[in-house]
Amino acid sequence: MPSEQELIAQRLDKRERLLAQGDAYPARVARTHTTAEAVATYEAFEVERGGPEAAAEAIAALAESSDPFHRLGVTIVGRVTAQRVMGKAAFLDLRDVSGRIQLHFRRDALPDFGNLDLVDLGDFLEVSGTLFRTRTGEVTVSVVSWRVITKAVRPMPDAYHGLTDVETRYRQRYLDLIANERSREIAFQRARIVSAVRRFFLDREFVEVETPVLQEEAGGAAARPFITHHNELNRDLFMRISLELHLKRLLVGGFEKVFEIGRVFRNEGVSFRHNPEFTLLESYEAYADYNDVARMVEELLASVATSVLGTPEVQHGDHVVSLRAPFARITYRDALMQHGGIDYKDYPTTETLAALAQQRHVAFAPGASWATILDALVSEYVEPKLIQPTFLMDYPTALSPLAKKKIDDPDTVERFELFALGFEIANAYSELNDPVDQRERMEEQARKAAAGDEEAEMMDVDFLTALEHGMPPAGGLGIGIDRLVSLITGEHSLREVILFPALRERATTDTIHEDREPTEDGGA
RNA sequence: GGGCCUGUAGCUCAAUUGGCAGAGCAGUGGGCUUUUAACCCAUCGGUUCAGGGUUCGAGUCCCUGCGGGCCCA
Repeated sequence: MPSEQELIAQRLDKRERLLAQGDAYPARVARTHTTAEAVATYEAFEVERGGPEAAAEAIAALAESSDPFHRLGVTIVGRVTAQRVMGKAAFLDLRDVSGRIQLHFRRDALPDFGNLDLVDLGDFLEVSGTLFRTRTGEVTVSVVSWRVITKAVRPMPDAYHGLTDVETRYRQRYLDLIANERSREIAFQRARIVSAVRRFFLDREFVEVETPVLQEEAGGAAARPFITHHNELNRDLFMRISLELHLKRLLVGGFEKVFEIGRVFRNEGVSFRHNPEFTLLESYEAYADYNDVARMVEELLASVATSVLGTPEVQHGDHVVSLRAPFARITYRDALMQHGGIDYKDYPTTETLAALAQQRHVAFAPGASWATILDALVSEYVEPKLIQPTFLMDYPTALSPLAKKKIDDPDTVERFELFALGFEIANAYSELNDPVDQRERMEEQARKAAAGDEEAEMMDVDFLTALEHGMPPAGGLGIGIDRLVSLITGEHSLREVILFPALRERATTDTIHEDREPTEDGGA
């Protein structure tokens, strides 16, 4: 009978029996210690008493007095992750966010010992008791009183084998987090990385802002947007694909250092290296150029990795990636010459470049622009070679409609991308602030869009108006936070560093709708 | 978009050339007062992803679809 439905029915029955005795879902608990604090408390007591044996003797000697263990008394809460029951005694493992502690229940000390029958793996308990160390050396709570504070009615994944089914790990991430230590680590590391990035910018007196997700034009990057609809305005809006154009408006408005960490949305493929929504950091600093930005990025990555990992070196399979400054720098053109033997200036037209790509068997979409084909060549020959962090400097103007041209070479812009492990990590420019040049380049993008290029950038007239009011020279930066987390944690797949990655639709997980109980409508 | 792999109990995994769908954990009942992957005895549990086909007989072979993974673009 223990099909999944039967396992659930058994637990629902236990829930009812607990509710008949009181509450199985109290709103308040009285935690005094996390599990880690409780263990530390006992270890400190041992040090104070001169060792584990002396501590145990002290406890034994005091056992008859009225309030023997006030210093060792704890109330802890957490989830039951293991049960070892032996008739008249039981050991349970309780886990909270700080760690794990063992509980010892004794029938002769607990009138409600029998209620342990109603406890399953996955339930949450509140227990009060005193700390001691078992014969086998584990700090343990000798339970004086306890209660269920949440009854779980579905079975947990296997406590020992964990949860390995990748699909379940992604679709029901909470189970992955319960079962797999590594998944918890990654999630917390990600949080530390984002905090460290934010602190880095705040320490440098950047101002953090929030700009619109819903936009009339989705600009600032070459990507297909999601389209949504505003009913009241009766018009379609775009989900943002970058943060760039609004942050630059703030430079026009007088901000000098500004940044945003925000979700952007790109209507593209779903894979281990692409998620349709991802977290982007962008920063803009007036009176800085892309060389200043490059130096800042070196400091940023080294300091974030060091604060999270304790070292700027990250193990990735066979590679050790060193995020110690300075990073290698090579120009885009030199890199393609060095790794592909191609000087793109020898192929100035779409036709000649397309012929070359075909001859080299480098695929590109039919009707692709010169810039797109060039990018395909760089993706093929250069990017996979860039394992250690490397700045690829000075991009072709045609690829970079928002970057400032080099003064002595209008075909090239002051732009770099940072690569590591063959991944693009960062993208930065000396920002284009000449409104006439910017308008011409946007018009060029508009022509490509009209010709069918779905990734051409949209014309943003309001942004151009802002630029015409004057934007100071500035260095701008974009960093894909998910890829940065992937780089620093050593995880290859973005799906490991995104808690809830996008997946194809699947039949929804059924919830419990038994007519065994009338539903009670809770007001919000 | 292409290639390869994959889907079996709540979880982790078996199942010989096509021959009665199994084990461990979890659950249930019993025993056990310092265990820790607790242990011992007993026991329950299956739309083998879905649909079709071949066959006396399909988890296994074939086709289609769905989900997932890896590699390539």
